[in-house]
Amino acid sequence: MEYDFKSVEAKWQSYWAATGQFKVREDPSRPKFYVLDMFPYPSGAGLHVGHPLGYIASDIIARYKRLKGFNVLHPMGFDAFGLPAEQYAIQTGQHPEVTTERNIARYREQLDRIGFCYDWDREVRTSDPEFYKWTQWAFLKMFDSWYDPRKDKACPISELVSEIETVGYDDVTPQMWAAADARTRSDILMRYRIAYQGETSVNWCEGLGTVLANDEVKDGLSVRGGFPVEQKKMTQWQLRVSAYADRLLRSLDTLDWSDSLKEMQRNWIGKSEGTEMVFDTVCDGRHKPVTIFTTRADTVFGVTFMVLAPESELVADLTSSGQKAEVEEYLKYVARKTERERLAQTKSVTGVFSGSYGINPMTGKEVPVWISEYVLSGYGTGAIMAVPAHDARDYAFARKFGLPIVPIIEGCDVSEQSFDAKEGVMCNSGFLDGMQVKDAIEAAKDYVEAHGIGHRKTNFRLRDAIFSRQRYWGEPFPIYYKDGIPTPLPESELPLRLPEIESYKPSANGEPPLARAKDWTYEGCPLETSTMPGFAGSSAYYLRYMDPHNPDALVSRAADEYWRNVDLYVGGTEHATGHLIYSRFWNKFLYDLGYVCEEEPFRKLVNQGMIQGRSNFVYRIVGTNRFVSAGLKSSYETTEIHVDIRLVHNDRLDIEAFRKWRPEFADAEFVLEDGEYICGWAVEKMSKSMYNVVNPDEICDTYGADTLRLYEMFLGPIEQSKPWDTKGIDGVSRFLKKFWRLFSDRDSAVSVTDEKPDAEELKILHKLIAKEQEDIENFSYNTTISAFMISVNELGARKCRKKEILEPLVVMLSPFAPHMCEELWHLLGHETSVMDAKFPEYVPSYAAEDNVTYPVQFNGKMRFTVEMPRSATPAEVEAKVRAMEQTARWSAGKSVVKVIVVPGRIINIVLK
RNA sequence: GCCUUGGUGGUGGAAUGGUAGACACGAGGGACUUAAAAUCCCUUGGACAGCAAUGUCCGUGUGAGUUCGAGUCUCAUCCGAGGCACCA
Repeated sequence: MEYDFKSVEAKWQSYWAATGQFKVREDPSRPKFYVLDMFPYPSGAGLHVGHPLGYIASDIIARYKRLKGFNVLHPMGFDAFGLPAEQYAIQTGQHPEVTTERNIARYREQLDRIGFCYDWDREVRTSDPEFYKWTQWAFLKMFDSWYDPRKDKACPISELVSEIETVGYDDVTPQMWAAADARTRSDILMRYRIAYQGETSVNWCEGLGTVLANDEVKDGLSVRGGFPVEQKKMTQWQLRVSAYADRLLRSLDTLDWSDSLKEMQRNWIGKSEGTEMVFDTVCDGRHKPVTIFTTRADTVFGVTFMVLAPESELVADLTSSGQKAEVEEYLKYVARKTERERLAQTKSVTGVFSGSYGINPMTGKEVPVWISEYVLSGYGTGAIMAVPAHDARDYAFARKFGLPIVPIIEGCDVSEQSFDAKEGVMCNSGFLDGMQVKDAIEAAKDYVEAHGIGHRKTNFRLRDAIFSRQRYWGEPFPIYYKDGIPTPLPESELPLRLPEIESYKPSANGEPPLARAKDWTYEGCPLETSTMPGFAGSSAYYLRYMDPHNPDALVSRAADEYWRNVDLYVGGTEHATGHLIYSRFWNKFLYDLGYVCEEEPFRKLVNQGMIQGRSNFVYRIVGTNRFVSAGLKSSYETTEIHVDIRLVHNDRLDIEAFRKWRPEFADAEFVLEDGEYICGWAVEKMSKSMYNVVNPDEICDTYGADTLRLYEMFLGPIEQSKPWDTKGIDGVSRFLKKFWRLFSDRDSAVSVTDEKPDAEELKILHKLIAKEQEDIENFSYNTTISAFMISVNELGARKCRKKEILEPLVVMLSPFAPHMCEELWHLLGHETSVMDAKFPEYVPSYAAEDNVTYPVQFNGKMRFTVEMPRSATPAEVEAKVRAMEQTARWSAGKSVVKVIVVPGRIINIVLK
């Protein structure tokens, strides 16, 4: 009987749902395995075939681990707050919640068709008040904590307060504190809180009407929407992620993530160890110390000028009256530029002389102080010492403004470009002369510290995360303003629900949409009107899955101690510097406060590649309605037009369907090749506008969910990006049919025998067990599927119908093709689900080769191997080795004196 | 510019330092069929020799090196992908 995937898939999907097959609960008697997908943002377009790639991979692992006896947590949910729903709301007035609900329902339907074994009872949605209660709760905890550098962890802010009250902390004395009013005290503590409010230069996106985090901006444009972004000073809620920079960096080493991803995070954190040095400056006769940061303290004798960032507070103090007008002109010019323009012009050098002079602390020489946008206010101290001979940026600046260039490394040529390498012998550098650069760096640091000029300092590129968004569709802050002072809501008031408003636009005076809400107050005081950003809800969702319905805690201690952290996390690299940093930060914070027992959230991470679309084109001859086949288009002047890939099969256009596609093509004419119209193609992002989106439902309709699953895995390594191309899908579809036919003949669905398998059949089975076990651990599914294909062909050729061989095959294939295997499992007479079966035990001796591989040594050193039948006698092996032609060739000029065949299966050849 | 990757047939891709190209697609040929679909079988990196079984040589971006042996290790170089980019 032929396999009827439609009825079988529907049957088992409803069976799984009805019997609660996928429900999971804590079970201390079994080892746990937590496998997680990055939950999707439910967009209006629905799923395309690229989305399930990672989901299928993790589903296979989940099912495999379950067969191996693990208690598997494999949940799914939705990252439901986000911009598209809100923008749709602004256009249509439709509440984002309604749109989101609808999109989720659609996603759910599509996911269910593929047969994932998610425990939907554990579903989370970030926009659900019962979920975002815990996002708000974590925020309150962060507001109520500070980072104690001596303990190197977050601690309750009350500890800081009592320290200030008794002995003082930093520059805050007990006397100051005692004298301070509520406002001042609040301001002081804001400098330490993990979640704090502060003025900072932010990425302001006018097009979206909101600020954005660094990872939400790319090339000066917003990642969502592609609107230009500019720098603006604003007071915003922020998370002190920078306090965790060093820990985030250090514990990367403990994670089983890809090197490239770890490297991305390392670069993003950007640790650099250098020196802070104080330069005295003189401006119109007034002295002011200026601290600079450098990683090249050794080059201090080559300093010929200093540069301040235009946004630096020092600019005002260091501008001489004579240069005032010019400096102001320059500051205006810089402020006008958007981030994008600034990026586009990185090669152009701009700047202005401030009129003041700095004094080199080593040489006592005076150097001019300049102002230039190439120095960033947010990094280091916003001021640098410039060494044009040994820094490319300083060099370009010096050349442009005619400043002196003084080399301090022997023999380097700085006539064309700077010499940036950290190598060579120092010169023109006083006490450093004659040293190697590497030694000189240390010597200079020691000198600086010994003479009180400065001290060693480590800087990080990682900035605090801007946490406010001037949007509606996000978590409200549990903060109100009592006498203008930001005050946390009591925990008992959580969740603070998003209020209903009439319009989702910003209010007329530019305030966020929440300012429109009626009674947006707490005890008569106004509530915060910003909402939290997208990454807030996704930062701890993996913890909520462990205990999703707990009303009293984000996660109970018991559930947390059982599930601990995610054993395997599958998702795209696009989250490398966003979600994956924030989550690690968030988790470490909760760890510091003792709410979770693991310091890192995701033990192993696998990045699935993207599936791109494969677009097809037709070529219209300019000014006509004639279309020319791709191979002939060079002889005409043509316009390239995207054509819906559904009208194209193997790059051949279905001309009739094309004519019906759009009215303007109804009477189109064609210039054909060999009677066919061949379309051009290109690999592009999957998108509606390019008519190249493939919907998984379509594949499920024509081939079935099992084929879709198998095919996506067969496409190649999961980590690789590749275009979607259905060319090979018939192959896996055929394989499934063959697999089915192993069990079924013309008349009956299943006919297997109880005959005992022979050695050859056992070998086929056990080789496959070994292969699957090894491959699944390495995420090498495509080769597992190949191995299945070979085994099925071999068994088919032998007409093997033996239950003892075929039944384990069903279990082994079930992670890949769950529907078919469930059906077969039941037809084989089992009452329970195939998911409750045990993965077959591997017996090495069954799989052993008939041939033995002998390592061959020359004079004791391992050289090569010889294969011989297991039954071969030592004499036969020796004869074989002697007879091997290559041996003679390798030992040209030498002769084989003796061949020793050791019983331990090692061959040693003695040469002379 | 810096960091991380990768480069293998017509295509997707296999290969613990040990027979390169598994498996699949596509293509060509054949069987079954009134026919089609489905299914099955054979050929399929290149060149050369042979009636043939088969054999020989060349082949993993390029050039060196280590090794008895390199797609795999080392160095250089070219090209592609991703990330970072005035971070001092």
